[in-house]
Amino acid sequence: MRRSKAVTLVDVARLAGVSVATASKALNNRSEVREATKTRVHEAARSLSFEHNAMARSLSRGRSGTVGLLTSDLEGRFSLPILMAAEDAFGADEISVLLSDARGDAIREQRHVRTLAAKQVDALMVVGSLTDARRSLGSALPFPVAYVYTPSDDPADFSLTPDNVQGGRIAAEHLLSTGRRRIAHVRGLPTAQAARDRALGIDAALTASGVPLAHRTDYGEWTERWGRSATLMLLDTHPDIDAVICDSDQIARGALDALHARGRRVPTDVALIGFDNWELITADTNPPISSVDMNLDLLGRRASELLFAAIDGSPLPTGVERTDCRLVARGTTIP
Amino acid sequence: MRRSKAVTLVDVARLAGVSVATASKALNNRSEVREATKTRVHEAARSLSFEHNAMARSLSRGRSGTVGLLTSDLEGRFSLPILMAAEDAFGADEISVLLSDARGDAIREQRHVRTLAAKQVDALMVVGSLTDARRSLGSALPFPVAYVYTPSDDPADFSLTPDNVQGGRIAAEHLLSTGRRRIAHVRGLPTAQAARDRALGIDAALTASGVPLAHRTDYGEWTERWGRSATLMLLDTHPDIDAVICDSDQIARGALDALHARGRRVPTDVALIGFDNWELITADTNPPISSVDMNLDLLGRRASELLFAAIDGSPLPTGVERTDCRLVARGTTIP
DNA sequence: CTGTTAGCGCATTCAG
DNA sequence: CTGAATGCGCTAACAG
Repeated sequence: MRRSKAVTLVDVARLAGVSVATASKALNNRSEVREATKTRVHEAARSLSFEHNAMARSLSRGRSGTVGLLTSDLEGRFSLPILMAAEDAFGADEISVLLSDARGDAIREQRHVRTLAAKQVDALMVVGSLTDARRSLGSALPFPVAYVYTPSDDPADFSLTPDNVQGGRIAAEHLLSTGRRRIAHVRGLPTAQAARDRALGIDAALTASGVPLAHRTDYGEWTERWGRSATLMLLDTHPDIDAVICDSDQIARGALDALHARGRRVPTDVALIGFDNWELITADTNPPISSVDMNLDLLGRRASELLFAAIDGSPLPTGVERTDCRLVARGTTIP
Repeated sequence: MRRSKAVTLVDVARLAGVSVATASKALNNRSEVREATKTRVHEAARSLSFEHNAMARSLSRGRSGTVGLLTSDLEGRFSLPILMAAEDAFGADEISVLLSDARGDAIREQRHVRTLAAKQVDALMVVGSLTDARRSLGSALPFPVAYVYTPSDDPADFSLTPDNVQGGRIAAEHLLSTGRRRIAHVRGLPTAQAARDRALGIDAALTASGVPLAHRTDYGEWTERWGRSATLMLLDTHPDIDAVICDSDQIARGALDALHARGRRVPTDVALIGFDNWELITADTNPPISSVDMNLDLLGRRASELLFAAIDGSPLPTGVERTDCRLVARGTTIP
């Protein structure tokens, strides 16, 4: 019935001349084993290149050493940095990541959650690509759950999301501090929470400085195309603006094209700032685009640490925790 | 010692009034169980909302229902589509994906492989971001391994990679078929296998048509900046070119900028085609950029299917299998 | 068709 | 400090 010739604890114990029990303790570095036998066992294990069978170990320990990572869209640019940070953070603690992409489908998501539960994940991280709240998975899950980027709508859950109000504020403050006074805001989809929050932050900063907002687009989209057309219109209706805040780097890139097309010098005549700090978009333009970074890697790392602690017993916080954004100044705002 | 109140097969069996063995068979839909008891067991399971413990099941079955996905750079744009396709394909077969990102570090990769082995993955998919061959993980692994995108240097391994020679050929053929005769090739990094293969394909197509290549850059990079500067130089030295093949969409995007800056109409005066079909880059320009798609999703799906079959016993092929690229014609080559 | 009996590989009492 | 015994939850023979 022995399926494979994989070396097991029995083999190690035999070679070391001890019982499996002792071998187990030795390999787990338990204190109640004499140093001498401990090294003997370790050597035996090494010479057989023994590797613990994680399934068996988990079964008896009641812990799988695995966390689930449930994402709604891997394609998007938000899940990935979070996922990477999490994989990194957990990896350091010898925890593996079980990845599931629900493709934005609730049915599929439910199925995945059940599978993850069956696989006995020790914790679950739910990552979305919008900062609008999502339906909670419920509190009946037998492991801690953290909602990252996209918060849960249940205040009893723990959510971790960027503070876009603060993000909007630092964008505006940066422009104000570099002397801009005619600031326009080209929005992303206005129904999106991120766009609304940033508008709030921008308004707060401007109000605090007694500077009125020059213009805000009524409508918005997250595309470069929209950034281009919106900025062209903006330059027609408000030719005197000296700064534009765009709700994403893609929008900002379109805006930059438009500014150039209209002969505005950037940043001399008009400053420009985006959101996301997506290097692919911002770094290779002329000049490179300043942007607000949502610190997604930090988000992922913090979520991982809290989940790790939760696995170890210290309960997860409750409610929504917001993390600061960070301004990355580049050529479109500073010469 | 019972750690949690999780419902087990024992509970289900008791409620259904059968033995655990029968309950197990019933839930696994084995034929040697009477229909009546089968449904009775199923009902019991449902009413207790029983969920199999995957660890226990795997331990006794000798299969974990999990495959490892080892990537060297998640950030890049090549791993992700493959990963998504794999996650998708395996998901349909109730197999979960254990994700590990080695960050291009060989030491870390070794550690991850050991961890995955300890977790008893049923198969492993190794994904890279270059088509240059990589060192094999060796043939001693106790599960089937597929190298995807980046092939292994050991012909005994199974590798699946895009056919960039064919990709180069269809790019050139497309331009020829639309009447172009002065075709230039702006390369990516010339030491990269992908760039070399495409050059071969382009040359083959042109030779077959008796059309000489107008120019090929000596040097190359995978950046937009390079596309811009290379194309500007190209227009100076070869003002009469009527088509440009770029080794990536980013390069092509830079090239498009340069063409516009020099007042060339695209595609009327000069046609343009890139590689990768990265919608983010190609879809939103004016006009949208034609591109060669490497069918990465297909690559991921096929690898998954073969691995799945390998788990079921039919051995993996050996050597390198190349999959066709596909031309996506957009505004830069057809009006 | 159903139940009994053995493990899967390891960690953990609890005696020695 | 060490080892024999027990169980984690489930599946796989093998008898009935």
